[in-house]
Amino acid sequence: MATIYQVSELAGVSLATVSRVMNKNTRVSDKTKQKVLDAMEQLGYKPNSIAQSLASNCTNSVGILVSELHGPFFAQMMAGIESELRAAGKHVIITTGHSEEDKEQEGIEFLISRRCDAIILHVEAVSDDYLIKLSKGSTPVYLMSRYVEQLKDNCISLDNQLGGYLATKSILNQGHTQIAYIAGPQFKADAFNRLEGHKQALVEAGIKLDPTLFYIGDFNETGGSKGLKHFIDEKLSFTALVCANDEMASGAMKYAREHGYNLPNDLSIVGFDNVIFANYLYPTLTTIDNPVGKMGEMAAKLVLKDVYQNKNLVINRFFEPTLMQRDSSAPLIK
Amino acid sequence: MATIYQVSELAGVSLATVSRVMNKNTRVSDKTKQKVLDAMEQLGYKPNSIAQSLASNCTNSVGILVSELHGPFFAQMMAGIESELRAAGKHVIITTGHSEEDKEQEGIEFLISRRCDAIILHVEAVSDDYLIKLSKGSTPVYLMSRYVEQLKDNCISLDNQLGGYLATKSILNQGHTQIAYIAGPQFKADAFNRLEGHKQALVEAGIKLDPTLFYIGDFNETGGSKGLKHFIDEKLSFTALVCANDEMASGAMKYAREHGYNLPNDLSIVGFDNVIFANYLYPTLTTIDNPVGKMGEMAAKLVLKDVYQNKNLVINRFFEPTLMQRDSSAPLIK
DNA sequence: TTGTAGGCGTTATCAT
DNA sequence: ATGATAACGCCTACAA
Repeated sequence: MATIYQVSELAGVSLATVSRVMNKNTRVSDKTKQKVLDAMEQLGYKPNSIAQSLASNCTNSVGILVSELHGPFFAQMMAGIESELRAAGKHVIITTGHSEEDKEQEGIEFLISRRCDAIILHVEAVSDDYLIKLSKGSTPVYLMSRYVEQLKDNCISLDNQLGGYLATKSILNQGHTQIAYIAGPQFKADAFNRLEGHKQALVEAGIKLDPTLFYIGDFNETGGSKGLKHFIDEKLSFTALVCANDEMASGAMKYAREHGYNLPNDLSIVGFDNVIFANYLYPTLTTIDNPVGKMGEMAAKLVLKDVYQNKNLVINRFFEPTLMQRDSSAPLIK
Repeated sequence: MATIYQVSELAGVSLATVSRVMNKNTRVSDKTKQKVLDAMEQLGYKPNSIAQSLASNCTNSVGILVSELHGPFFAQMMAGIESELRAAGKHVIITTGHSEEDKEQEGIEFLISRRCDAIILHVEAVSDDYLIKLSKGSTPVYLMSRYVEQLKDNCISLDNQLGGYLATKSILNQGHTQIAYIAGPQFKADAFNRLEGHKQALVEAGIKLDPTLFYIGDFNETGGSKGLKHFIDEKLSFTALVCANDEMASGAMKYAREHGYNLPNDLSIVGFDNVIFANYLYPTLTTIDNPVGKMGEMAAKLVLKDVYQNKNLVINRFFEPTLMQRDSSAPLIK
């Protein structure tokens, strides 16, 4: 691998001059510039980004921590972040936290030790205090789908309460009044706020939240099937089921069908997130669109603006979910 | 950020000694070792991995190029690679190629310029010759789901032909003889070999490949729906449909259902890959399990063994797919 | 076992 | 506009 020094020799200029033509900021005479360019070409010179990083104290890399690499939700998010960053010549270092506190912390330290210029986190287990302390360090921290008041300028978040509200509201609008709800783990802010929205819609409609028609799932498919099983086993009466995410909705749909339910006539089901497979389900799943891809792009833009001085980028830190009415929910048949 | 120099000062030893306690290979007396450890602790010292990389000419990072970040197929693969590598203290730099030749090449150069210790590629558009030339460079290259004879030691691949064979064979075993096939883009080796397997099964059963019951799709959902539409519009007679991947199978299932087909009685459908949502479809999709996650882990192990001298790892470069018989295919009803 | 010193390939600050 | 030269933080012969 050719070095900058060899280029300078072949071009008959100093090493500093070569560096200058690479970092286009300072002026170099056209003649010498051409000599340098030719020399680079001839040697097939590629700058060593590691050395550049060490000297400039800038790695051009941003760390990303997600809960899981598989899973449609994170995939969309990463795709958004990567494409935006890549276009700006930055690269991403991706690691996982598995929604466990120690693994999340370990992942974060890992990214920091790698000297990322910034880190974008989708963390669930770690505490607000930890994040606040973390953000006082020298590596800028950005949060996806998590809102921490003291860090609000660095948060890209979704109005989960609005989403929860829209989901239940859509069911209420279809005439349902006996509505079961399968929530996500309540330590996750997303899950908590979605439930808040559910409650809000019920209150607004003058309906009491029936504590028996409430189940806390695990955000996985099994959570949905177990939840529905629970409601059925208890012989409860309900015509609609709202789930705090699509995976659980899918599990519930499957369980319902296996137990002779005709969907959506016997039971209306609504999910949340609009992950890719929501549209593959049968019937296609009515859900709340969570624009994670767009949010990922925005997080990347925010980093580009804050950390890489890309001034004229317009930032929107707050996204609103929308209802995707499909076939898994339908007006109540009396 | 504390440097190794500050640690050495506080510990009252030389800088080299500090370096030694970090790189546990050379012996240091317990007493001085403890002094150093204490000093590190006190200063909250974290080695600068960039400087380490420059000095040691090892970045502890491996580059990964996939076609897409979203998409269940790649997600599984990356999850496998990342978990294995992460456990060994290496990290992954991920980028995308979008199945386009220039983007794939650009991605590869990008990873190399980052001085990755190795790169793991899932490329589709780039030529074998390019890969062969690439592998002569200083960065070790590993290929996922692509077999290039000259690079065979660095390939982790699936027996796609066997998979294609198993898919069609399963349908034949169920008594079907009029079998439509929706292939993937034939420039992709996976797609080509799956088709070969299909042909092989037909030949073995003494059935001629009916060229009218053949359609080339795009590996996306629309490819499946378009393919089935084509067969139906042409008023062709067939009782089973084999698709070269699950996305297309899903599209075909959807189209079939929308057009009054009762699945699987009116039409048996088989996919390929066993991506996550295959089990979410209705009816659940009979498909060929493609162990991408395991293959990702294996690719990581191969890198660990070759590049990072992790001697005692057992490598298996060749994976065999298996049939996942589910509900979308059933014995032919006469 | 420990210390000294040169080198890794750049960037950046001085001069000139 | 260009050229020396000192960082950047660490590794690693080579010496002691």
